[in-house]
Amino acid sequence: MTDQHKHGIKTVAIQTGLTQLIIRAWEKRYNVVTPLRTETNRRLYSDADISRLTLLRLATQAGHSIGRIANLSTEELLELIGTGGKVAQSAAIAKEDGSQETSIHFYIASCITAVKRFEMQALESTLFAASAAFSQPVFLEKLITPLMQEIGEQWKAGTLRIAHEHLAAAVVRTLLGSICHGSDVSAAMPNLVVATPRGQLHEIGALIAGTTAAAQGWQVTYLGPNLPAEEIIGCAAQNGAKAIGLSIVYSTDDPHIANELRKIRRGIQEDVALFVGGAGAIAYDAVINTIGAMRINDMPTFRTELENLRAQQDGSEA
Amino acid sequence: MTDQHKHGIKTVAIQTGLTQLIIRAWEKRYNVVTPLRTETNRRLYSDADISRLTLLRLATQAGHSIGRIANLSTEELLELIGTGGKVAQSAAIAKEDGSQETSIHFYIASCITAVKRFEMQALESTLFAASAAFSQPVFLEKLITPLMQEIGEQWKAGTLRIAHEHLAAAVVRTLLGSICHGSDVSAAMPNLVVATPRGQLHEIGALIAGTTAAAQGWQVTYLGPNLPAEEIIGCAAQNGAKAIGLSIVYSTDDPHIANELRKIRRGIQEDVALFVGGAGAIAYDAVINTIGAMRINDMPTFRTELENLRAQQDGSEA
DNA sequence: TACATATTGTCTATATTTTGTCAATAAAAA
DNA sequence: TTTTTATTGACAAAATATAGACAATATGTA
Repeated sequence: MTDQHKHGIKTVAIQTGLTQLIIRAWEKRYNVVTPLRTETNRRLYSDADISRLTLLRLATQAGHSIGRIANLSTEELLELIGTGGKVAQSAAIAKEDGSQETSIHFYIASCITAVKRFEMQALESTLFAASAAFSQPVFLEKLITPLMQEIGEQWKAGTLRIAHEHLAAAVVRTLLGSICHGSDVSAAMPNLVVATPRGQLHEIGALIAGTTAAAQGWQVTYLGPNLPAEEIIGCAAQNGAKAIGLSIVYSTDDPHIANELRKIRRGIQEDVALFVGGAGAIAYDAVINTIGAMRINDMPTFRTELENLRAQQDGSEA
Repeated sequence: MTDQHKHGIKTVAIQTGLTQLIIRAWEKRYNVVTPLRTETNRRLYSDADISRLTLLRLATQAGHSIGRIANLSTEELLELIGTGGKVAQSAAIAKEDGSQETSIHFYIASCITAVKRFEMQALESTLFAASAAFSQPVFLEKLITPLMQEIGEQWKAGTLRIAHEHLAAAVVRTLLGSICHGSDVSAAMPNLVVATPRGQLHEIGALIAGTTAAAQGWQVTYLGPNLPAEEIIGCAAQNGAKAIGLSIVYSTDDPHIANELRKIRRGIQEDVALFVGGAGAIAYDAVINTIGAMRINDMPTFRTELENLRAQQDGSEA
């Protein structure tokens, strides 16, 4: 069954997600693997070689330079990446153009595979690698958002279960929380309160908003999901918040939500901006317009609005 | 065990939240860390370096200038951050009785203060410092648990609002998620599925359980809060889980919960253990006993049970 | 207060190392 | 023949290291 050495370099390249060029370069320079050769000098890789090369790819994409990790043992590599022995052995990577797009699709596919198998740590390491590989906006908007959307759709389609979605949300939740370093306290940064209205239990959107704002220098007060209007108002008041960000995912036209939005707008100062975003926000467009809040369609818009708001405040203070 | 020095500056920058520029500047000017070098002069940081740099970031962001704190020991940094600058008090008093008790009390007090003021960063820093200062069981059971309890009580008493509780939960959530990395890689570890039954939205207890189990070598599949019975069953089945951990906080004797518990027990294999913990679990004692689940009163018990279960499995396999 | 000094994050410029990629050539396989 | 692989050498982009400088604060002193 297991003819120990049997894979040609083409197969290995596809399975590991590396190019033949890279595989050969790594072998020549760092001896990362030592494949057998046929009588005619063709490389023959073992399964172990493939998994080792995959680990090396994950590690390098996580920010480790190949030269430093090339001679680590497989166990050390596993520890470095943090996977519990299971590797996101995802399908082929069609790296024909080598563009960011393709690469992102590969990451998303890897993540979905890990989610399907309930492999938390594989998901975690893949996402961590991606977060190191891309800029924060790209990571959030081109990877995390589509990933969660895809999972949601596969759930509706019956391909994935709620449990899968929960697992993914938990991992993403942790990652977003930990890459969201705030800035100096001393610096007089404007404050943004982020939450999800009562009844809205999904917090990933809110976290993305919070992370984005924090990256722009805002001081973010993150209150998480499912918060009543009075609480949001109270927090914003005590904090002297300059803006409030709400994320709505479910598009049920729950009248409660509309009421909550109205209540919030009434409860806060005139000059406090109120942003409402998320896939479900569009259902409340009427209310949002009426009360003078602003619906956020995409993250670039959100960033621009935040920027404007801060510039405006800086101006009025100077 | 772990190769002490292995992180490149890029990784360190990501993990500490500092820029490479700052890391190098701090090293050149104040020798905050002294990383090893490769033959070609590249810096190699240890885990201790990363944690020290993170502490320094937290301290500087809290208003301390780097020049003054650069040569503090890690312990001094911990106290500086953890207790909001009341170094003398805390140190003195803690030294008096020599126990952790007093020190922990200070940490909790600092946390509560931060929560009251909606100061996320202060809370985050304090908790991070505490997590570095104490062992994981102590941190979880003597600090996190009492802290969340205290917040809950102050909420009932009207001293704190829901928003405060949510903020604290969000910060704790992130921290617990990020310290919950699995440890041993090579060993084939039993799997524990952790979740919160449908209707239970508080996940901190579940996270504590998951973190504890992970520290004991279990491979934890964390599904988060509010999960229907069928989903938990399905995940456990697909995973070949050896145990399921549920956390119940609300003590409303919701009949749904009892049904969910029964459904789960019926749905999983005979030899899969079912643990039910949390402050609200006691209300369902009758059901738990009937179906042959085990109610967990405290974390030591939980640890012991996990240990037994694993020993038992190892025995049966050998 | 006003001035001088020190601190500190950030930037520039330059050198070196690292690493992915490519071109040319040859050999083997299809 | 055409395609794939191997080898070598080279190149360019990216990452890192170092030194110096600058501007905005912070601090101390007259």
